Amino acid sequence: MRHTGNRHGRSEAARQAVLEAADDLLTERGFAGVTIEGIATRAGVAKQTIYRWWPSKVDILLEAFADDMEEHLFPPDHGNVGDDLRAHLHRLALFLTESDPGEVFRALAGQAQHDPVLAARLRADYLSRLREHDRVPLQGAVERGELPADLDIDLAVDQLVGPIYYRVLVTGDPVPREFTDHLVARFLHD
Amino acid sequence: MRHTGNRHGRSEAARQAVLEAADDLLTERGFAGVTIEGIATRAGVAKQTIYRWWPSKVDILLEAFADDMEEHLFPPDHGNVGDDLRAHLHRLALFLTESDPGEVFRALAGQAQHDPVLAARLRADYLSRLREHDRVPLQGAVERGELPADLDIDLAVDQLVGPIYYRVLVTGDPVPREFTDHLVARFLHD
Amino acid sequence: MRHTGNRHGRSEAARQAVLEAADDLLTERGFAGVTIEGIATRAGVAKQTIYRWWPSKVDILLEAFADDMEEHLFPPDHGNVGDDLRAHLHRLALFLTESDPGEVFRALAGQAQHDPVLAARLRADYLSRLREHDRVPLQGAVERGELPADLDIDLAVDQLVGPIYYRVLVTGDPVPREFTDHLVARFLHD
Amino acid sequence: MRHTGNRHGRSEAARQAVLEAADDLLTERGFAGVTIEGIATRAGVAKQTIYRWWPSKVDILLEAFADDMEEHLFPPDHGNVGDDLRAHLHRLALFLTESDPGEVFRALAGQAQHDPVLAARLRADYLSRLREHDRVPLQGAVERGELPADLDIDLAVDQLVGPIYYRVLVTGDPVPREFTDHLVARFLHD
DNA sequence: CATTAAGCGAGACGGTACGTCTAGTCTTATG
DNA sequence: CATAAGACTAGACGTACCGTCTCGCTTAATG
Repeated sequence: MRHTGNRHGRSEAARQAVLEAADDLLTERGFAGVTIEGIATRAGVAKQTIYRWWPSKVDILLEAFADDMEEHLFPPDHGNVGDDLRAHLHRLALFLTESDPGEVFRALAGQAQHDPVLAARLRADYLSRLREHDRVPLQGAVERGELPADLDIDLAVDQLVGPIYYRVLVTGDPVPREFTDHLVARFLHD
Repeated sequence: MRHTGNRHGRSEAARQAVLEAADDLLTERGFAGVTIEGIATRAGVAKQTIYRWWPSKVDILLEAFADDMEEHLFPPDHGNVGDDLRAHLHRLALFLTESDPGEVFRALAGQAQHDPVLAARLRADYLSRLREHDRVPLQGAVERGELPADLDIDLAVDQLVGPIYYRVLVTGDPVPREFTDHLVARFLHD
Repeated sequence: MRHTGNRHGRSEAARQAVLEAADDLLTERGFAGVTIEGIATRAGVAKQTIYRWWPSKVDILLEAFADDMEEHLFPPDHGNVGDDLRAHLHRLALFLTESDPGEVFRALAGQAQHDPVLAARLRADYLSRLREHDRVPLQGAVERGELPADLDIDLAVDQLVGPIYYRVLVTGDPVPREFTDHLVARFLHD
Repeated sequence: MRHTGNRHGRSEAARQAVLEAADDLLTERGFAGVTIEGIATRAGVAKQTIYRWWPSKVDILLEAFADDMEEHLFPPDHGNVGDDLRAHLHRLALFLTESDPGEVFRALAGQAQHDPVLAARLRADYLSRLREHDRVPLQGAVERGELPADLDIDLAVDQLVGPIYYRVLVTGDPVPREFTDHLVARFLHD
């Protein structure tokens, strides 16, 4: 199909303004305070521009999350399995509890309980990438012979990160380094 | 203050109708489909009656959850620690994934990510009771000498139930008996 | 409409397409259904092209009306005053009630009630020409001595055509030949 | 159907505020400036309240017109036919050109050119009553023997009021007493 | 046994946000 | 340099719920 129309196309400035406004509103007023109307006003953008590019407010948050998440996708370390896991779990905990995208993630994870379509997208597009990173230290350890070759890595990931997400999303308890270190210690046979 | 008015007081019929309507709407249309207006219409109740007794729709769901949860607060078994834990985790998984109150719980847990006040109430009034039950098998095992006396039971609970909640709330993976059995095996072996 | 680029000034094809589209939309969907967006789409023309040449949708309709009106500006007859007036009023009635430009005129006259600027333009550019034609049979009759030399022709025109416009724009009654003939009879008898 | 709800029902204060706001906006900003949003804001009323009671903005104007029109429905005089007709046409001219409801009428008559349903309502509910009043002086004159018994009164009304509406709605010329007096004079055989 | 005040169903109210539509402006590549 | 394409800000549309309020009915303990 020929495209003879306006080639400068979508305004990157508007896109950025919308994502930032959504982020700010989430921080300042919580998920219910994130409204299309509010985003439009704060971003100095017309509602129609938002509806042109995003089907709903969660799509805006997803995109904001995607943009930010990249920076927090810490590369794997290259020490021994214990150091790798301890570092990884600690950074995961910090990501979930302290970072900006962590806040967005918690909001999206909450909304996903009400919205199966969002849940599916969140898993397919984002959680799968987080989980790949969770697997890296274990994969490396298996390859280096530090862990048995028949280790069920997915199961091990559930065991290691499950308690962290549980504290973050359910009990609301803090996730200090002692906690993540302890998880690693237990995992590696005390 | 003298009370000379209608002493038969609150209508239990209206209360039940509201709770059931909220439950039904949650199942049929999801959390966003649970509206005060919708509950009132379906329950054949005036909005004012709802606002008289419940501050918000989550309070209605909390009350519905409280009523139902009781029946699922399975008493602890009295076998050995392995059987107890396996039975307990399996029933917890069933509760979260299959039961009616489990559905309500997931919705409330989701909403709690957006609403710190709800989060606090949920933890104080409901999660704490669930956790008490989670502690029972471990407590018994310690008392029977099956587990060391210096076991940090709270930490152990996080390790055991964390991965279950993680699958339920985050990955959406099923939680089969093999999974919970494996968690117990790892916990007891280490 | 296939037209890309042009060094030869304004595109007559685009002009025609716009005028026809406006006319069609007016007939099919009424005045409210005539939108710049709709005209652009139907004419296969860019909105900008419309805005470049016409300040508003009523200007488009005015231009369409002007093009069509010419054909209906019936030349005066040359019989006696009675025949002239009967023929003229009948053709005026047909023009207003049956013709395409008559439909556009009614829409513009309606809009003029909301828009004083349009009202002024309509009167200055179009109604004045219609009225000139209304005067012709009377002028001729005066010159031929059929009507008194001191006749106030403008007043006479108001009397003769006023009831016709009244039926067309206000009561919605039909304007049959009997009606216009009667008007002439009353006018000439008095 | 039993009505067991709130019997105080509709708020007369809100109704009045809406009608006045609509009237004011029409005067200040013209027909296009009359928006539901604007009426709601100026009247201090919720949009939903407007939509509950009126299907559209023209219905609001119709109701405002109906309320006001009553006061201008001048009772017939009881002099001779000449005095009656002169007084009647003069007051009709004043009503159409100077009064508040006259302004609303002109706007509605304009809109009726775009909206056949409104046109039908306007004729059935309002114009018919105006026309009844137009007939009164003629009817009286016929009964008193001042005019022939076989007079076609409807035709006579068209002749008498048509030129007035024509000036008001089409040419925009003023309608002074001389004009209406002249119409009567011509009608009564000079 | 009549009084009387609380609970109730009904529903109007002032609001906020929704998602859609059109207006009118601006920018770009094409021919 | 006029054009087709189309993104942009602006703002009204009509709808859905929110949470508050007022009304008249029903009910049962009090006086």
